[in-house]
Amino acid sequence: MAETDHALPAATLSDGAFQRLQTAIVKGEIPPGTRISEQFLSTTFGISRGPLREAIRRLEGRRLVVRVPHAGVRVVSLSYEELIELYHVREALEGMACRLAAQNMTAEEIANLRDVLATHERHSGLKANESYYQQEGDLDIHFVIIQGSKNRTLSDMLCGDLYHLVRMYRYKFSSTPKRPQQAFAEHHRIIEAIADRDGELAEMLMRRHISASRRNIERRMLEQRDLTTSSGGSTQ
Amino acid sequence: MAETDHALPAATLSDGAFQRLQTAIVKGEIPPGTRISEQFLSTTFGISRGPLREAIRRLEGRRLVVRVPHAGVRVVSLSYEELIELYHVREALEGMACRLAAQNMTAEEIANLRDVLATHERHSGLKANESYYQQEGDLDIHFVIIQGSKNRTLSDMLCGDLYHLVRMYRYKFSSTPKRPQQAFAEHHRIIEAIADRDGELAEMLMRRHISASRRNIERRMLEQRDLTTSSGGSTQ
DNA sequence: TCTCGGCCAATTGTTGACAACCTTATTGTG
DNA sequence: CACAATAAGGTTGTCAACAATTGGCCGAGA
Repeated sequence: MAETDHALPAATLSDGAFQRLQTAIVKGEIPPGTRISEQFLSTTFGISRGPLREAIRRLEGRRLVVRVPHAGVRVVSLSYEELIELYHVREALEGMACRLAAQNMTAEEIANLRDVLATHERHSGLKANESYYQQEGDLDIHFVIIQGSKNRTLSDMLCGDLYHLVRMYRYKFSSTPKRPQQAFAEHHRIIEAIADRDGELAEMLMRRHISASRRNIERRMLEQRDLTTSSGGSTQ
Repeated sequence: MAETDHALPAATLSDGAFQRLQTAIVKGEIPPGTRISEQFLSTTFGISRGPLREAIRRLEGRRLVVRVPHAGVRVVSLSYEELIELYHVREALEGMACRLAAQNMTAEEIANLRDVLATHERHSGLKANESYYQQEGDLDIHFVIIQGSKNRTLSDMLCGDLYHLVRMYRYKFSSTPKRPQQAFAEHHRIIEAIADRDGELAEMLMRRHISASRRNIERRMLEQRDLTTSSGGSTQ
C-alpha cells in the first residue's frame, strides 16, 4: 500500500531494476555488505549498464547501498549500534503514528486491523515455532497502523526508508521462543486502545512494544556477538 | 557536519552534479515544481547526460525530485498539508534528539551551543528585520543540538532528509515580526535545560518550540493561501 | 466552432564503446 | 622468506549516437 514501492509493473528498465534490486536487498537475498557488480547484474537482468547504474544511484539516494568512487558499491551493512538507534527512532515515530491512528482511523479500518491480527494469530497457531511468519505479521500490523495515521509524510518515511532496513535484519534474531506470544498480547492491547480512541495510551503501548523488541534484540546480541560482517564477508 | 552532504570537492562528475543540484534545490534557486531539463543542465554543467541522469536518479531516491516516466522530472513541491505533516514529524524526532542531547552532549559542546546562540543574537541585533539570518541561525542551533544527540541514524534522517525540505520552504514565511525574538527566548530555555541535563524538560521545550513554528506557519498560510502551485506553475 | 485523429518535433530512455581508476597477481630485491 | 614496486586485468566512469515515447500542432469532419 506504500505508493512508493512495487507500483506498476516496470514502466522503464531502470525502474524495473530498481524494484528488483530493492526487494532483493530488503528480503535479504543479497546479504548486507555484499559487493554489487554492475556487469554481473546487467547481464542477469538482461539490460545495459546505463539503466542499471541509474537504479543503483537511486538506491544510493535511499541509503540502501553505499558507493565508494571508482571502487564499487556494497549493500549497506548496519552495525549493532545503528540497529539499536534505528529502533529508538522507530519508537518515537511509530508512537506518534499510533496516537494519530487512534484519532484518525475509520471504524472499518479498525475492524480490518482486528482481522489482520486474528489471521496472523491463526497462522502462528498452525506454524507454532515458525516465527518468520510472526515477524512478517508483526510488520503487517505495524504497516496498517502507520497507514491509519493518515500522515502521508510519516508513512512514507516509516514504510519507505526505515522498514526496509528493519526488514533486512529481521531474520537475524527471529528465534526467541516466548517473544511471539508476548508480541501478540501487546498488539492486542494496542488495537484495543486504538478502538477506544485513546491516543495517549495507544502511543505509550506502541512505544513499549517497540522498546521490548529492542531489548529483545539487545539481549540476543550479547549472546551472539556477530551481527556485522564488516571485513569477513565473501567477495561474491 | 553532516557527513552525507557537501563532502569532498567532487570525486566524480556525477557526484559533483548531485551536490550542485541538491544545494540549488534546497536553497530555492530552483523553485519547487520546476521542470528539470536534462539537456539544459548537462550543457550548463558541461557534462554529458549520463552522469547527470545518475545525479538526478540519486535526488529521486532522496525524494527531492519527482519523475514521471518518459515525461520528465520536477523539483518536489510540498503541499500545505505535507508541510504541516513534516513539522509534526520534526516535533517527534527533534524532541527525541533534544532529550538525547541533554544526556549525551559534552560540556564543551554545550558551551559551543551557547556561543552559537550568542553569535546569532548579536547578528540579529544588527540586522533587525533581516529574518533570513534568524531562520538560518535557527537551523544552525537545531543542527548542533541534533548532532549532540549522538544518534547518527537520527542525525542522518533529520539533517539529511527532513531539513532539506524544511529549508526549501523557509523563505516563504520569514516575515513574521515578533517570531524571531520569541524563538530566541525558546532557544535560550532549551539550551538551559540541556545544560541542566534535564532531558524531559528539554524535549518538552523543543516540541513546543517546533509546535509554535508550525502554528505560526499555519496562521500565515490562512492569510496567504497560495503555497502550492499544483497546476498553475510556469512550464519553465 | 468544437472535437477527434494523425503527424511532427522534442525530450527521455537505452545502448555499446572508450577512457580512467582501482585491485590483484607477479616479480624482483633486501 | 618477507616486503615492496610494477604490470596486467578487470571494474567503474564517461561519452556520443540511436531508439522509443510523450506532448503539442494542424487539419478534417461533425
